[in-house]
Amino acid sequence: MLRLSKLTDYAVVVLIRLSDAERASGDAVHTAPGLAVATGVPEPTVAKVLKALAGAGLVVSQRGARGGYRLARPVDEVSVADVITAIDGPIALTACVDGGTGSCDVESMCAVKGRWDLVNDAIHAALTGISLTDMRVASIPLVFRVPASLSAAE
Amino acid sequence: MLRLSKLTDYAVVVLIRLSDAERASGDAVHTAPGLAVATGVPEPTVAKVLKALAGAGLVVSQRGARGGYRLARPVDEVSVADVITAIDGPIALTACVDGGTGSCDVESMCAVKGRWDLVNDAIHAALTGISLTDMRVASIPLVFRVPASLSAAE
DNA sequence: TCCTATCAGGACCCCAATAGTCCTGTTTGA
DNA sequence: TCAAACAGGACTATTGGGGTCCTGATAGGA
Repeated sequence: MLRLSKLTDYAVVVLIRLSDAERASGDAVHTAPGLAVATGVPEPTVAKVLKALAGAGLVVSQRGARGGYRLARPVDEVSVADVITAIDGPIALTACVDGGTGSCDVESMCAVKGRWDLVNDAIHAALTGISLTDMRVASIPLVFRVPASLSAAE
Repeated sequence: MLRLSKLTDYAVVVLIRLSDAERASGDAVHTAPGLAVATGVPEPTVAKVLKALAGAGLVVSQRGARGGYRLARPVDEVSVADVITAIDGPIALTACVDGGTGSCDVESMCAVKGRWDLVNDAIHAALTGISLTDMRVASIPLVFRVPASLSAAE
């Protein structure tokens, strides 16, 4: 279904939560267990997400006691495309787009060879244009957010 | 990786091939095995793809001896979004967007609840704007993409 | 009218990628 | 020196997709 991995979803949640926590507490560093509790996502999973985000440079890690994670840059400067790339790797809808030419065994008679990049570029542009700030539902308090009624769209 | 299923890729190939075949032969009905040979995609897989396309109304099936499939409407009126919807179901990046509200167990504290639809709409718009005609590589000679000997086998 | 070849439709199974967990090592502050 | 917290890896279970097979239906021919 053109699925996005759940890890990416979690990553967005964690990043926004991290942003809110920094503003609320003034404390720049927050731990993985703390974020896990705040978001409701299992702690090992949060740790895994944060590791990936740290590797991509979206967050900065501080090791040792009193360590934790902090945002590398404001959330409004982070696009959805950045998060997806950090968690899932480069955005590529089909193996044809990113992979080598040898990966597709029907390549020689593939009528659309080289054209998925058109679709790919369109999606990439769409995702780059949306920042994490856009993803945040600003009017509602973070914790215990009201579910249901919001999902009716489309 | 924001992966598109291979079936969708095959579907685009098959649809374009079907369009070419109809114009070339004048015969409106083409069989699944014939299209499989023409595209290089395994026959059962082509059959599966065609079934899904028929269910979505993109192609029309003709059962019985001398049966087969034909396009329900010209390929330039079919968007990539149509094909993806036919094969993979409704375009929904996350379970939050399409599914029921009960599917997400951290729903109550999900900071981005109801906002993936924004991303979803952007992608849907991008995909709707691309037709199968756009996906076709016009510059490559037909004979190279569709070997004459294979085409005659239908 | 019946038989048979042919093709669509549906069911099924296997594999691979992903999600999630756990363990050990390293680092740093108290 | 101890404890807290991240880093990195391996490991396992599960979901979904890819592919195959079988059954039912249809049309043409005898």
